[in-house]
Amino acid sequence: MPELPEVQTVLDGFTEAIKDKYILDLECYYPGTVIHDPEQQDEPFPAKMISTRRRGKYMIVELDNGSSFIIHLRMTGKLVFSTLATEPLPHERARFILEGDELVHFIDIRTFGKIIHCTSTNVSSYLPNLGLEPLEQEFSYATLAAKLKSKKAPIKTVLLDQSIIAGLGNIYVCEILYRTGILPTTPAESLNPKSIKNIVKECVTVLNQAIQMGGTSISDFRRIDDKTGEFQRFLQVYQKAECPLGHKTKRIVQGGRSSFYCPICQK
DNA sequence: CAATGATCCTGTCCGC
DNA sequence: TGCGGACAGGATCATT
Repeated sequence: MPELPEVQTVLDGFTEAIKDKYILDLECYYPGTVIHDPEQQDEPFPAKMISTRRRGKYMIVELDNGSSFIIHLRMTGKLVFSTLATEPLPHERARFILEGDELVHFIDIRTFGKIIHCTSTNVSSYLPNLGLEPLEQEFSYATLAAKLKSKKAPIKTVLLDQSIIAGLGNIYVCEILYRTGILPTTPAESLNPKSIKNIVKECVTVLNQAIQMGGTSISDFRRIDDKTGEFQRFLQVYQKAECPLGHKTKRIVQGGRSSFYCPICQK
C-alpha cells in the first residue's frame, strides 16, 4: 500500500516519464476514477507539465495551461509506463496518453484511487486538512508535541491520522513505533518529550531510507518501471513473526487496522 | 468536538 | 475441487 516513500517513488518516476512531453489526453475507463472540476475547461490538451509535488500521499501535477492533476493511489493504485499497449490492461482505470505513442496507465484493482483534474487555483480545495510534512523543516519536536497534546487516542491511531502527520500509513507507523520502543497502545498525550523526539528522529530516518530503497513492495507495490522497491528487506516488525532480536511479535487490531509490535522491545 | 463504525472494492488465503 | 468468509486498508461520511 503506497505511503509517503512509495508515493514519492511513483511521483519521481511519473515526473521523469512526462517531462518535456505533451500530454495529449487523459482517458477514464472506470466511472469515478477521473473527476473533473466543473470550473475546468473542456479542451485542456495538449499540455505540458511545469511542476510536480507531493503533499502527504497526494501527488500534484501542474500543467502549463492553468490546470492540475491531483492523483491519489489509495491502497492498490499504480502508475505504469509503457509504449505498446492500446487495449485497456487488467484493472486499468485510466491512462495518460503522451506524445510519441507513450502511455502511463493508472492500474487500480480496488478502484479507490482517484485522479482529479482541476484548475490549478482550485487544488487546495480538493485536498483534505493535512498535517505536518515529515520531511520538511516544519516537522520537529515542538510542532509534533503540539499536535499530540491532549490526544487521548493510541499513538498508533494518531500517527495514522493524516491531519496530524501527512504521509504515514500502517507499515511505517508500525516500524517507527518498534524503532522507538513505544507500544502502539500508548495514549498519545502521555508520551514524554524523549519519546516524541525519538518519533521525529526515527520517522525522518525510516522515510528517507525507504525513499532511497524505492519504497516497500509489500503485496503489489511497484515503481512506474515495474521494478520492486527494496525497503521490505529492512522491515523489523510489520508482518513479521519475530522482531530482529528473536522475540515473538504480537498483532492487535486498532481502529480496524493491524498493529504489529514486539511486547518485549516496546513499552 | 472527538471517537467509533460502516463503506467502498476485489484478489488472496484459509478452513471445511 | 470449490465455496463461503475473513482479511487487506486510506479516506470519507454517518453515527454516537
